[in-house]
Amino acid sequence: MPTQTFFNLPEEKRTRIINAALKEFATLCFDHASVAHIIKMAGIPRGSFYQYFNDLKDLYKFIIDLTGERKISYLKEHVPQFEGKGFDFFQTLRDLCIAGLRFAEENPELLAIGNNFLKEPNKALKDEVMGEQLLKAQDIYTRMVQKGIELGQINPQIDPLLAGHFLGIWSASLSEYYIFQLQTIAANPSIDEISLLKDPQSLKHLDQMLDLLAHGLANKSPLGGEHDDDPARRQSNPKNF
Amino acid sequence: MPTQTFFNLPEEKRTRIINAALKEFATLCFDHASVAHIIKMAGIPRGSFYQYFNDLKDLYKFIIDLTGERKISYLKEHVPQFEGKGFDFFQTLRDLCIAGLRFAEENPELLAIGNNFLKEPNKALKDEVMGEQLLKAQDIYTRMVQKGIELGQINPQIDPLLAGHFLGIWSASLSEYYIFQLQTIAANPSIDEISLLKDPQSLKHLDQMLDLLAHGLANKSPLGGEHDDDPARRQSNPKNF
Amino acid sequence: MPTQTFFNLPEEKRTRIINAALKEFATLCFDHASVAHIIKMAGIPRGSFYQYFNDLKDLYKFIIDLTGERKISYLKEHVPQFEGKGFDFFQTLRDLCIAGLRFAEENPELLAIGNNFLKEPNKALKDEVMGEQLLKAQDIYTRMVQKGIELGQINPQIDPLLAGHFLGIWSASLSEYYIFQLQTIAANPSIDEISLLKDPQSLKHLDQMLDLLAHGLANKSPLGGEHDDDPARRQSNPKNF
Amino acid sequence: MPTQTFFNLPEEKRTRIINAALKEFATLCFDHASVAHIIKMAGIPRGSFYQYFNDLKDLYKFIIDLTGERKISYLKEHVPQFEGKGFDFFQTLRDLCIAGLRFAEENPELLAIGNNFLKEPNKALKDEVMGEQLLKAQDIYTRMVQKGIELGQINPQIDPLLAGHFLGIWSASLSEYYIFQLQTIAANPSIDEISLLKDPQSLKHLDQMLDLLAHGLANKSPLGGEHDDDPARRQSNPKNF
DNA sequence: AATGAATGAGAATTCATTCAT
DNA sequence: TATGAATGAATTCTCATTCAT
Repeated sequence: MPTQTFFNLPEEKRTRIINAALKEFATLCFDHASVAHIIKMAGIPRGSFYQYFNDLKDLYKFIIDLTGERKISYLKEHVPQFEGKGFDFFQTLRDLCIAGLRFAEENPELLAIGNNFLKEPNKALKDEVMGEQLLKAQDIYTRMVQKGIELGQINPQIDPLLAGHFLGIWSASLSEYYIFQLQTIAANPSIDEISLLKDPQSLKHLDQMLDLLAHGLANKSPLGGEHDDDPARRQSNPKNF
Repeated sequence: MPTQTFFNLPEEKRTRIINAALKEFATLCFDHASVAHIIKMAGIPRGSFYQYFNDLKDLYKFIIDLTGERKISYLKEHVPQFEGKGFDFFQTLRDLCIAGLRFAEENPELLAIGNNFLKEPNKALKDEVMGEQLLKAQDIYTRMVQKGIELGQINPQIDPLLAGHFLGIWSASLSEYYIFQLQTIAANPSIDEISLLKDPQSLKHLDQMLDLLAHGLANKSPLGGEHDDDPARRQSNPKNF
Repeated sequence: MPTQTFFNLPEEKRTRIINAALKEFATLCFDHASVAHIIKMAGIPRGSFYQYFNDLKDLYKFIIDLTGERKISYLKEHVPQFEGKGFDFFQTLRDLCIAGLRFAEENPELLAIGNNFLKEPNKALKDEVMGEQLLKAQDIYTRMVQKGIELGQINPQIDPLLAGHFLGIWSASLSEYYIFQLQTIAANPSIDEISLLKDPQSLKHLDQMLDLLAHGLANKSPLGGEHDDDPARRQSNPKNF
Repeated sequence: MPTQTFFNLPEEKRTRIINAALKEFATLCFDHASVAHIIKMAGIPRGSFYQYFNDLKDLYKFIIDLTGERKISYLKEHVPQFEGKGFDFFQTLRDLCIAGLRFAEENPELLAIGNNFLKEPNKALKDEVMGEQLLKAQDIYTRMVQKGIELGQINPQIDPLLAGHFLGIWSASLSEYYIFQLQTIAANPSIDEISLLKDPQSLKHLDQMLDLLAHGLANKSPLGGEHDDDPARRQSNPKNF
């Protein structure tokens, strides 16, 4: 945690430091972030940095927490049925995705930071930072699936844990797609400030992904003849091993 | 590319260097790999390194290519219908996963390298290295989906590009899950040399993931009343926008 | 010297600062002691420190003086014949040693501080601090020797100054031995609170050292044939020069 | 240990580095020595230092070993009876002292380094460095005392370990006394290059110290009435406890 | 071609002391 | 007088790359 000194700072200065850190961690992963950059951007002396934070990791943890909190509170605000009644699994998921997308558009740096964090190769660091975050995305998905099953919206044969895992992958894939789009837009000066949310293509992509999630890849049309994917039967084919 | 000098080296020495590099990049991501480590492991003088490679990136690209080639040729060898006739999408995908898993078990270093590469945060580097790989996993998946649609095995409504993208991440995540299992096993001395392939639990997990992929999450039972997830209708709820 | 501000401080606060300083200098030598530690332990703000003391050296000198004074007054209290009549050199020395030992046991921090000071490598600092101590141990020894000679207890041939020097070394050796014992005890949790004073081994060691001091190393038994150590004669051996 | 690279260096450069280090460690204790100083004195780049030594401690250990070796070999050369026959305890001790003194005069830096090392407050460091030195001064003294007892030159009642410990401190103190003299001379430009060894006053001081060591302080003359210092009897006086 | 020493910019971190409130 | 934030010089150590032999 930052020191009390940091929290005693005048708002303007504290904001300057936080913004510098956000920029740094959005651009570079933890191991490439540098104190030198940050103090330069924030316009504070070297010594001050260490009066505010034990080290770079201290600041990093603070920033990751901040990022998580901001996203959670954004989602809670924009997806009210998230924890309430009248829950509809796919509608909620769609709302979550759209809110997430909007959040990403409004806070591209936070998105980038979250993404860098997910890719963080240093497991120890990741765990240390994660350990202090109470709620992980996957857990939320698992709980959503359970609720969906209870309400008869999700196939009750499905293991909620497994489905939570699957959903985690699914949404990571989604956000990677949007990051890519955003970067393409950002890199292209001719497109200026076009919101992905106003782009029907984006929503179409989202709905296709939702459809994929709901009904799978397999063709149900009787004409094609649905594939038999009973796992037990598959194992009977030994020629591949 | 490595210099001609490198390829002129006696096989034994070249292998020593390659193995050292494999070990280094399996352990550390590109930015943490160090020339110092590699030359020490390979037992070659510092100057020689720069006579074989322009710099570390040069070697990295070479190693990534090598890794990709080895995996591709492994898959081609072990999943014959991959490019042949009698194609069955889900069977092929399952075979690919299992072959990938076996490859990972047999070449844990190559797996780790591939995984580190996927997580590489330096986009410029990633693109540069990627650019030189002719065939990306995602492209293969896209083509598989196209074939599946042609043969009536995959829902023709689905955009092959979108599905290919999703499958790429889905399978990477799957292999990450197995790496984690492998590491857990490796860390536990009481379990010795048990192959994941012989563990029915592992295959069950794989088959469940394939099932989700094929049929989705939604409950089809008429009792529960299938959720109406027509995308067009969803958009009718304006309160979130 | 500390500022008047310091002496005006409420007793409780002044004590807190002194105790923090005692702890710091008992643990670390002057060059490793840090203002940061001390203000943290004492719970005073950084700025206050510099309002009480010019710098760390100022505090250090104060603490060293304090240490010396406390020891002197302890000895005066517990070794009454120290300055009085009925003086017996060896008995007094023994009493001094035992009182010193007891003082050390009762004030391990002061002992450690004194010891750190003796080892202080910065000569300039040492002299500066020493210069302000009125009475050095060696002077006391010299005066004791003079008295011993007057009373026929010490060999009158001996130069009191030289003997004082010798006694200084002798007692340093003794105290080093006891510090070592104390540290051994402190490091060994199974021995708890056993006083060195109650350990007959310790007293035996002291008495052997006193014997060494009184009679020297040389063997007086006629059988061994006492060594001729007349200095004048030694110089006649030129081969070493 | 320094790296092979260091030993491969041209003699001239290696000597420059060693001399710079000798100067540094003679002037400052380990914790105040600085790589910056040393590389400046030696005229080598920062990076080179770390190609020769792991860190400052590595160099320090090397220098301490060097110092010890040089002194030991000097003493072996100049005090032949040190390990040979015809051993005479006090004569040998005197020769050792004089040789040590001469060594100190010829190598004031080595003397200062040894002295700084003896005062080193960091016990862990001291042990680590010491651990690699085979023969400690104190052990030598203990063995000398044992020999002296065997040959009837030393009072057999004396515990050799105790006496060895005492002799270690005694001789260190002696050399410290002479360092002080040397420094006084060095600081006084009017006295130029007068060897302490040619100063009869110095030898007189040494011989007096040896005399005290051999015969103790006590007055043996029957007139004075020798003090009764039987330890058992001393304890009968309870008033001090 | 092989070798391995030379280089110096750049990273993090510490700390005594000053100064504005 | 009390306070605690500001400061920046000084420290160690790393490492990719070059260059002379």
